Amino acid sequence: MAAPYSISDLARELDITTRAIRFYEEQGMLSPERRGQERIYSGKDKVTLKLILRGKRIGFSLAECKELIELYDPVHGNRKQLETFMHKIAERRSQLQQQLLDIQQMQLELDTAEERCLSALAETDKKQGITA
Amino acid sequence: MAAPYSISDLARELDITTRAIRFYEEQGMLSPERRGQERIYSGKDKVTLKLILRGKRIGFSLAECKELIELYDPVHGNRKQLETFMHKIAERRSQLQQQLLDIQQMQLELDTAEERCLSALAETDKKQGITA
DNA sequence: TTCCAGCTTTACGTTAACGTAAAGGTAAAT
DNA sequence: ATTTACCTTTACGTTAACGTAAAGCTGGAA
Repeated sequence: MAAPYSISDLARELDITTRAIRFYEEQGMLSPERRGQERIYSGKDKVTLKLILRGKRIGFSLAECKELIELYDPVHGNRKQLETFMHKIAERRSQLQQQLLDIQQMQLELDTAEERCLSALAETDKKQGITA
Repeated sequence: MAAPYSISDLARELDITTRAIRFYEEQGMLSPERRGQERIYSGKDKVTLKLILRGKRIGFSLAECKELIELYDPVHGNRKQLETFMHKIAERRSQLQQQLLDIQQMQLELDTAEERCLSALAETDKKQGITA
């Protein structure tokens, strides 16, 4: 279940490009084994990639994703880092809350805009005849 | 209440730079009056700016914000555009939902990571003596 | 008059996160 | 032997949304 993967295996499975995967390695977030020149990825590497992708979905930069990954490494898990990151997560949460409010507000306005628009179109159809 | 504003009035009030405001104008999202060379902004311009900022908060690009603004202009309000944009909003909503799930998951994991970390630190303190 | 604050235009610089060639090595299949 | 399918490195290109200087007009205060 932790079978080795080629770079394109992972690219396919996680729906990203091989370029992206190599880029994450350049950024020091991955260091896969090598067989000659080829990169060989382990199950752990795959987990790391998933962490990166989830971090991105949440809106973290790659640099922040890197910090996040280091939190999973016991060697780097010190109090300051944990506190710092918990703080970042809290920020994201409140930002998400604001986004939800914004979207709800926008939907209200779009609903009324839709009404105005549709009734105006209906008026137009009436005057010009539906066949036009 | 729709008193005219200078560019730095608006910049101060909305907490953005004058450069940003001019940039939005370059992108065709604003066209303030002029008194000689100076830009004079109306209350409507201010509303437009607020729409831009809200769109950005939600995660729309400036191009999308522009479409959004045009929806408020009756001239451009046709069915296709409305449908298209309602679709984009729906996409954002589901993306937000995913982000919420991601954040919740991440918090669970961070909670356990925090526990591991804190107990490890406690162990270290015990062995080395608190004064070290 | 000189100075200053605030406005203007023009235009090159910046950052993140890859995209996209270019040029070539390797191994299995035909 | 040559094609095909992956893999590699190196390195310049791209996009969005402004930042940041440079150089200059303009109206009122000292």
